[in-house]
Amino acid sequence: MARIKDVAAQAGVSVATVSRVLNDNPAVTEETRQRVYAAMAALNYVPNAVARSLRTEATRTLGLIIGDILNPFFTELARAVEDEARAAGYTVVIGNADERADRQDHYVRALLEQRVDGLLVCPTAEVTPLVEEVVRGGRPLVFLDRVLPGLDVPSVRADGTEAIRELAGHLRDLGHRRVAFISGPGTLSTGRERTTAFLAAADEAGLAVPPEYVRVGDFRTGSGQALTAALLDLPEPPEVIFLGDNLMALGALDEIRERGLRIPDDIGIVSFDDVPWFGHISPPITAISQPTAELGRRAVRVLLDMLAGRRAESVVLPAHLIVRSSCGESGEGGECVARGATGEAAERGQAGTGGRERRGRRTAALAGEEGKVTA
Amino acid sequence: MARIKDVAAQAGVSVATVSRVLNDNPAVTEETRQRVYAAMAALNYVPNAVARSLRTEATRTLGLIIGDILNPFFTELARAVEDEARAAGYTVVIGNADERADRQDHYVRALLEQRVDGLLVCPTAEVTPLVEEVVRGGRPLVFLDRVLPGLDVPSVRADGTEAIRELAGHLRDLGHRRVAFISGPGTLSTGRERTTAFLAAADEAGLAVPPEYVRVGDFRTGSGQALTAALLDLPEPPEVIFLGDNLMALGALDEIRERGLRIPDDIGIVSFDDVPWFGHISPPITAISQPTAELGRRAVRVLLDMLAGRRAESVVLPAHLIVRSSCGESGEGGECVARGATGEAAERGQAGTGGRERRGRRTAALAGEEGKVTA
DNA sequence: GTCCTCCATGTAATCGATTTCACGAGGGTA
DNA sequence: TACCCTCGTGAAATCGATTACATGGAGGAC
Repeated sequence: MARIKDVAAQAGVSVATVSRVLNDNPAVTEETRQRVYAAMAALNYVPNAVARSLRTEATRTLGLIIGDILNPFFTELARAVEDEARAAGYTVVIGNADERADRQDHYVRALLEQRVDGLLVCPTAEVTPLVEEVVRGGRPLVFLDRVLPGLDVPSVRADGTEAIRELAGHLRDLGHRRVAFISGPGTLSTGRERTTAFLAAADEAGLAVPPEYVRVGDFRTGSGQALTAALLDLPEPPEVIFLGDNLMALGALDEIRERGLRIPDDIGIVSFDDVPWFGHISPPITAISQPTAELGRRAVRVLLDMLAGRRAESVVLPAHLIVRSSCGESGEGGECVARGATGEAAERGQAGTGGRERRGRRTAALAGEEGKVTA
Repeated sequence: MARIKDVAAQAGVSVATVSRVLNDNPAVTEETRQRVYAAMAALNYVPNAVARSLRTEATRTLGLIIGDILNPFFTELARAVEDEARAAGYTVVIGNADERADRQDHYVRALLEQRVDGLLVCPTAEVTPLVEEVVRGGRPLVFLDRVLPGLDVPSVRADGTEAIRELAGHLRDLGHRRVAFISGPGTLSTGRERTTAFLAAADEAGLAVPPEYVRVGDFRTGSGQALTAALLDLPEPPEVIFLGDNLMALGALDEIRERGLRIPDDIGIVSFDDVPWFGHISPPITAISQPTAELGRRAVRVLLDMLAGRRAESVVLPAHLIVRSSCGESGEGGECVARGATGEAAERGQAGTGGRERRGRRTAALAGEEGKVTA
């Protein structure tokens, strides 16, 4: 493979001049520049980023560690991160932690060895020694989606509190009184928050939530199915089950289908986390949608701020209730689509889902102040 | 950040010795080794992979360029590639071409600059000059899922011919006579192959396929919906629509739901590409499943073969028909599950889908000879 | 004509590892 | 005692770029 030295020889200049051409240094005459370009083309020269990085101490690469690459939420997040980073001239290396602390650490270490310029991490439950060391070492780091307690690290995440409150009101307005919640692990910040928010919202809306209506899952399909089964087997089963994430909702659908129950007539379903196909099936699933792509983009910007030595501020964006038909909503009518085709669905590059989605009042109103900044 | 020189000073040895410890060179006494380890721990030393790569001319990194990161097929592929590569001590850098030739080239170039040891590419339609140059330059390259004509590059892909033939027989046995196909772009090898296979299989099964029953989509949701609409509007609409990939199936579901039609009573649906949720909705969608994870693993092994200087052979794996209930199949009974819980579904880390899936006879028989090797 | 300035270009040090070769201590053999 | 091997370790070259500093020629001011 041709090196800068070969290009220099071919063009009859020094390596310094070739380097200047590579870096768009204006102190090169147009004529020399052209000669160098010609030499590069003739030799199929591809600059060696490894050598450049060694010298410049910068790789123009960001590391992203996600929870589970098979979860569509993280996929969408990764895509947005990649888009935003590429626009800024950065490459992204993705690590899939598979929700395991040891895998997470494996990637943190590998990415540090590769000398990525900064790290975006969706942390697993634990504060591992390696992560602590990264923080202590002052390396640019941003938490995404989830946060770890006790560490002074900027974070970018969604807050579902308001959307969950709205959901509780929505269910009450539909006449439901018995609503159950299958939450995520208490070890994840997202799991804890959603549970707290649900209990408060249910209380406020006057919904009864006996202890047996709150179950703890693990954000995976199997627990969604098993816990749904347990709820359906109760002497007084709930009218609606609220699943703490999209994978557990998958499991719930499975259990409901296997029992031959109909949605929403026999049992209502809501999912935290909206995924593309929720709007395409029959009936479409009512869900709380996180501004996933925006989270990814914001996280990159926060990290780039840190890299530029600017002050990095944590970001919290509101989640939104997307009303569809899985809780007994009437098919049509009602106040329609606040941001319709320009909203999340369009962001995902899909055709609209037929205009039947409604965003509730509260969140629609909030849309204007999306992205309030916190300390 | 501590360098090898600092570790050497701290341990009272030379940099050469530290390097030997890093590389598990046996010519170091146990006592020295321990001193070096202690020094590394004291300084929080993280070896600099950039410097190492410059010297060794190897990055232990593979590049993977996928068609569309929002398509679950590619997500699963990426995951499998990553798993297999990590097991072999390699890191994977993923590039999302978004089905655009310019994006593909952007990543090919970026990955070459990063000096990845090898490339796995799911090529877009065109043979770009850059790709040609990579081939001519003899850099390790493997095509995955799709192939480009006229280039002598090993490939790893699935062949749906047999599964499509089986599907045609299955539909005929269910009493269907009018089956339509929405294919992928003729510019992609996967699009062409599926169309050819469908026409041959329909003919063999005695299904009538008038020209207006074959439509050309673009592997995206919108075209699936629009072309489904066109088929449903025909004077004599088909009884079953076979979608060429999972995203177009999403669009078809959308159109069917909007029209208030029922599956399978009003219209039957089959999808090429099985995705996790097809088995979890009502009714579960009959689909042709590719051995996605195995494709990814095989591709890595072929690439590693090339890196090791071994002869690299292309691999073709058969796709399988997964019979569910979206074409009017009777709910239960029939010969059941050939590989059930140990098959693809389990591979994806999901709970089984209730044991209602059936694999047809032909593919079940083929399972034994999966992975025949071609030149 | 001399001197100074400016500017395009070249020379060489540098980044942090790996690796070749040399060296010296210790032990075995003659 | 002299010689040779073995073995652990160190000194220094090297990978391919960037960049501070040096250089030399053209052109303007006096």
